[in-house]
Amino acid sequence: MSSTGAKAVPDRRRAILDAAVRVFARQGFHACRVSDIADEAGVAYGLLYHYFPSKEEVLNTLFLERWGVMLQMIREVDAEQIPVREKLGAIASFIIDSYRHDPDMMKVIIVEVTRAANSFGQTHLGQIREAYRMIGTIVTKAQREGVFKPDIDAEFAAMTFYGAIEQVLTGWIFGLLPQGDEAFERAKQMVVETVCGGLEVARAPAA
Amino acid sequence: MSSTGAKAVPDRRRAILDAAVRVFARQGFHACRVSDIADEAGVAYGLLYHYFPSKEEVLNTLFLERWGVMLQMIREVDAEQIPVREKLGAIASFIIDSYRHDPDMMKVIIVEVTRAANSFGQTHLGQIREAYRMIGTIVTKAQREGVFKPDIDAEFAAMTFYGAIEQVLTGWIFGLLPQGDEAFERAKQMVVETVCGGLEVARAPAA
Amino acid sequence: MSSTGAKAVPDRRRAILDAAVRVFARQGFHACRVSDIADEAGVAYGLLYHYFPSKEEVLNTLFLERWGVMLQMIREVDAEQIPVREKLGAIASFIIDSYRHDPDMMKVIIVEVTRAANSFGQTHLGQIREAYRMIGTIVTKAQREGVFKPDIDAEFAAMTFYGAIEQVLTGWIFGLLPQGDEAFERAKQMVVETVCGGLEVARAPAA
Amino acid sequence: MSSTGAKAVPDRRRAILDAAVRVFARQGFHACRVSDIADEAGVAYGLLYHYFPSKEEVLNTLFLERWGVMLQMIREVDAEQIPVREKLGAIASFIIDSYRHDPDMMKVIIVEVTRAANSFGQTHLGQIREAYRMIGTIVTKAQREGVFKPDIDAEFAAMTFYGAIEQVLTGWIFGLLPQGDEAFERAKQMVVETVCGGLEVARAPAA
DNA sequence: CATGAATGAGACTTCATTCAT
DNA sequence: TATGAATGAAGTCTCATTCAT
Repeated sequence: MSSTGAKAVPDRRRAILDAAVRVFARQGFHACRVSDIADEAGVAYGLLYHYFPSKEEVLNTLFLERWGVMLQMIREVDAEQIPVREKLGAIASFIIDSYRHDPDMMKVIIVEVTRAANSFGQTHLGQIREAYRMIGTIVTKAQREGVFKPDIDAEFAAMTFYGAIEQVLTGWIFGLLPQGDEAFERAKQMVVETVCGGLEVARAPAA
Repeated sequence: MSSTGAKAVPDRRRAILDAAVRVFARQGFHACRVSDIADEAGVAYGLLYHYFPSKEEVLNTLFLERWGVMLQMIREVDAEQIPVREKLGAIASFIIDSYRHDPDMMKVIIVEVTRAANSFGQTHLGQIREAYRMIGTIVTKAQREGVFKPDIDAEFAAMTFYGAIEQVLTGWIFGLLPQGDEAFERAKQMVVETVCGGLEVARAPAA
Repeated sequence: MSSTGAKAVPDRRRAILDAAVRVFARQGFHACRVSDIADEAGVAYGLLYHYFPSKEEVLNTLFLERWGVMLQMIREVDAEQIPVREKLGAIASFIIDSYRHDPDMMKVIIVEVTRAANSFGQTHLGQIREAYRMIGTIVTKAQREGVFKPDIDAEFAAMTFYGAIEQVLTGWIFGLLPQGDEAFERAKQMVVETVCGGLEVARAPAA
Repeated sequence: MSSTGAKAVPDRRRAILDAAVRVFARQGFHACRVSDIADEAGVAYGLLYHYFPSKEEVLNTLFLERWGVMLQMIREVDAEQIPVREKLGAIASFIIDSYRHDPDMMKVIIVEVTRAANSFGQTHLGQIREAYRMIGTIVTKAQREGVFKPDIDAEFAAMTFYGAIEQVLTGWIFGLLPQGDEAFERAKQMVVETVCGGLEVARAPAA
């Protein structure tokens, strides 16, 4: 019966999006052909144009879909009444878990969008900026509470924090850093510890 | 007279490389045409093929030229007998000054190479890895000396440090962070302070 | 009730034909899509293929439907016992009234068929030629009767007459000539007066 | 020596234009491929894009080149101090001789431009209108001089005259009217005689 | 009847690269 | 050296038509 809730008809649009993630991750947006995506999805390439106006829009759709979830997550984290370490930890965890769950998707988002200053990065600059802005807000609050040093610009700290995470993901993407469940968990802790506590051993505060 | 030592003949090869930097920075490697580079250099596009076997090789040349200087710089810094903060500070200064001196070149290197996991990033993975490795060595030494915490993986710390810098440059490239001489100097200090000292206010070490 | 004689069910085939006229007129046969016609008709585009084997056949149907009426009209006019001026006047009136009543249809017939020498004009050459032939017959009769000059080829005169009318319609289609009830009536008179009486003021016949 | 005046290098741009005329005439603009034109010209299809930005621009170039000559001719004819019959005769002669000399070119201009209300006809409406306008001016002058009847709108008469000629050309293009040197000469006379003197035998003017 | 998802032939256009001059 | 005409592989996108539902 169709009332079971399971879709009787295959969702080709979803299949195309999922295939696009794999193909973009493997070959890159520019190096792949529309027919590569279609082949990966097991459909005729014309069908892609039934659901999307262009190859670009496939990537835009993927990005917005995923980035929206992250923005929502940051928004919720920011609203919680928890220490700043936990907030930044939650963000790092979300991003790293996103990579663990779907490394191809994160690779595509980072490589093809957030770091592509001349193409999709420009297209989605507003969305990207929003993430930085919200992290900056978290830092600012921590500075007001006296938990974070006031002499480091909040927006700068936000870029540093987010940049550190993205670079770790880049390390995994390039195969330069070890991966695995343990590595992912350690990474969550280390990135927060580094940015919050610093690499240096704790010293007595200036008297 | 040409005997003054100055080159009387224009260095077309150099002109092409310099033009390529500007064009790659403005349009991106994929979006620009060989003729765009030639136009910018004021030469016929066929001439590019006298000096380089392909468009790709122009970018490869630019990257290797510049990246080699940075590797040499890190190598020298690492060899010096100075505190780790100064070493990392010297690296951060070099990169940021490189951006100050030639933002187009740094944009090209970052956007088209070090973050392009599916194209030139793969081509130059060895060179890129070498930079991370050397920074990791600096961290490892600091850990052996008891200056840096031993419980954060050195290679991880290296990625974090370099990632923070690159993200700040990305912020400038995207126009998300303020630029200017003062901003550049502050950035040098802040990135080192953040990664070494942490964002948190200093606390007394665990007794 | 459906027993009233009026069709209770909508005539989809007719709706598609009527929509096609509007769409062909607006966008041209080549520039429009089958789905444009379907949208205009308010049906799914697949339905078009229930009633017509192809997009081309929709235009063929429209043309033959309308052109057949015109041929029949010319045939009847020719059979009447009236002066040649009245015959040509009746033909001009019919064509101009056709335009007045349904300018889109006439635009499609003229632009897409009677003047499309490389596509539908070839397909329907026989039908088109038949119209010229019948007009030519009318001219020939008038020449035999001594009303029309014998030294102008009848088939040539037929082309001239029909061409003049079609050009006037083209003027309306292009927006180059004023339209309106008065303009249409004047056009009927002027085209007949021009072709029959000439543009020159009447002179005494050569003695 | 290259000083003989003969071009040593083949003019590929011209070859492409000439080939395009033949291909457009044979297959129609829409039905032909860019590669058909290139094949006809004996060049690689990429070369077409070296000289023209698009297939459309090839047709635009052909039209403007030829139509400009015609406008210039009409302009000169209009300026002469000769009877209106001679003026219209000169115009008819020019157009018919153009067809005799290069029937493909005239076919393209008529079929693809001056009668293509939904495509190139719109693009070049201004140019087309200019021709009608100048002919209309000639008619107006003849009316002022008392040679042409004042009760037929000049712009209307212009459309009729030009339409008659174009229809005769269309007859040749469709193969509906006989061609040949004699036919062309007769056509020149007949079209002027028809439009100026009318098809009817001359009668005494109304007393 | 009616729908619109699915197909894929086909066309335009781009542009890196070659090479005759 | 220097030029830019010439080449053609390659890729995106369109859209008429089919057909399962």
